[in-house]
Amino acid sequence: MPPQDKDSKDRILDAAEELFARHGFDGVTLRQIASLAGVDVALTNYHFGKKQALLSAVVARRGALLNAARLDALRFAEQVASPKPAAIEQIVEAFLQPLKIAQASTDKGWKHYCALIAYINNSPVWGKTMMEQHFDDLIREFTSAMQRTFPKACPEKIFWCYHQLSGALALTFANTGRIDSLSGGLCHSDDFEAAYQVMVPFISAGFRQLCSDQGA
Amino acid sequence: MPPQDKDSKDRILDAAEELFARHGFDGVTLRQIASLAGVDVALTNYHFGKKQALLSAVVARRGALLNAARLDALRFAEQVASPKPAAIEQIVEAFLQPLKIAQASTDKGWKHYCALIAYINNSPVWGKTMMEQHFDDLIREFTSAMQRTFPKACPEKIFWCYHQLSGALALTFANTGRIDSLSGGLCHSDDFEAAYQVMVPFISAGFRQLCSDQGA
DNA sequence: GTCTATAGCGAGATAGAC
DNA sequence: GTCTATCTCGCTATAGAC
Repeated sequence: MPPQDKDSKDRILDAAEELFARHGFDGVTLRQIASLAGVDVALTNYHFGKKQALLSAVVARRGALLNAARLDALRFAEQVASPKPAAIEQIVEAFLQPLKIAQASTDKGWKHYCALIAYINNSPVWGKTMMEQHFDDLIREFTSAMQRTFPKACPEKIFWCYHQLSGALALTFANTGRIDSLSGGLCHSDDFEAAYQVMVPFISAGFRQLCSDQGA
Repeated sequence: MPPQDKDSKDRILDAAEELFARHGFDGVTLRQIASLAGVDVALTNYHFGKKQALLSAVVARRGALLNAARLDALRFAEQVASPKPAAIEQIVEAFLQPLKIAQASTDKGWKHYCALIAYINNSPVWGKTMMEQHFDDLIREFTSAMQRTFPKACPEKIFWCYHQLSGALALTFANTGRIDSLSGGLCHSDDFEAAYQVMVPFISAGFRQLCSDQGA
C-alpha cells in the first residue's frame, strides 16, 4: 500500500515511528512528525492527544502482531520437541525469527519499529514502564520456556541470560553504523541476517554455560 | 572531594554527565544542568561553548582514564598468559574489571559516566562518530587480542562477537530497572556485581562457540 | 569568572472556522 | 477531518556590566 493511500492517522504513526526511533522522544518535534507525514501539526493532537500518547500508540500498533508471531513460533518449537523441552537454540530462534522477517519486509516501517523498541528498551526513562506494558507477557513466556529447558538453573540466571540477549539485540536494531567503521567495512550494522547467524549460537552457548547441569 | 569544593567547570560536567545519561542529549536543557550544578546558565556557554561541545567534554573527561586502566589490564593479562595467548575470560575481564571498579567507586559520577556511554553507544545519532572518536583505539586493542586468542576465526566473527558484548554491557549500564520488574524482584539493574558474574562466562562461551577451532 | 538581560527562535497544545 | 491562528512557555546563545 503506497503511503498516499493511507489515512492521516497511519501516516502520522509511520512518521513518528521513524523519527522517534532515530532521535528519541525528546529529539523530535510534533512539527517534524507532521511534516514528514504530510499533514498539519494540529492533526497529531486531534488523533492522539499528547505527545506521549502518540509514542504509546506507535509502540502498541505493531506490538501485538509481532508478539503473536513470536508466541506462535515458541509454541511450535516446543510442540516439535515434545515431550522433551525445546533446545535453547529453538527458543532463541523463535524469539528472533519474526524479527528477521520484519527486517526483511518491504514495509520499511518494521525496521523503524524495531529500532524504536531498541531505543525504548535501553532508555532509563521508558525502558521499565513501557516494556513492561507491551512486552512482559510475551517475555515471561520465553523465560518460562528457558526454565523448562534448563530446569535446574536458578531463575536469576535465566533472567540475567535473557538480559544479555536483550542487550545484544537492542544494539543490533539501533543500527548505529558503529560496527561498520570499527570493522573497517567488514561488517554492516544493517545486515541483520549476519547478526542473526551469530546471535543464535552465541546466545545459546552462553545459556548453556550458565544454566545447564554442568555449568550451574 | 565534596561537590562544593570543585570549581564551577567540574560541577557543570558532573551535572551534565548525570542528566545526559538519564535523558539523552535532547532531553536535557542547559538550564537544568546549570541548576543542578548550582551555577548560572551563562557559565555553560562561557566554559564549553555550544551544548554539543559540553557533551563531548563530558565524554572525554573520564574516557582517557578509563581506557588507560583497561589497556593496562589487557596488557597484564596477556603478559601473564605469555607466550600463549590469553584466555578469552581474561580478555573479557580486562575489559570489564575497570568498569566494575568504577561502578563501586564512592564517586557517583562514574556510575553516571557509564550510563552515558551506554546511551551514546546505542544512539543512532552519536553511536558511530562519538564512540569512534573516544574508544576506537582501545577497542581495536581488544579485538586484536581476541584475534590472537582465536587465530583461526575470521575477523568478521570477532567483530560480531564483540558487538554482543558491547550490547549486553550497554543495557546493563543503562540501568533501566527493567530486570527488576521482569524478574519479580529477583534481580536488580544496579547490581553490577551480579551482572559481571554472569557476563564473563556468558560472553566467553559465546566467543568459544563461534571463534574456536571446533566452532568455526 | 560570574551574573543580568535579552535577542531570536521554536516548541506543545488547543480554540475555532470551514 | 482538516487547517489557520495563536497562546504560553522555555529554549540556546550571547552581549555587556561588574
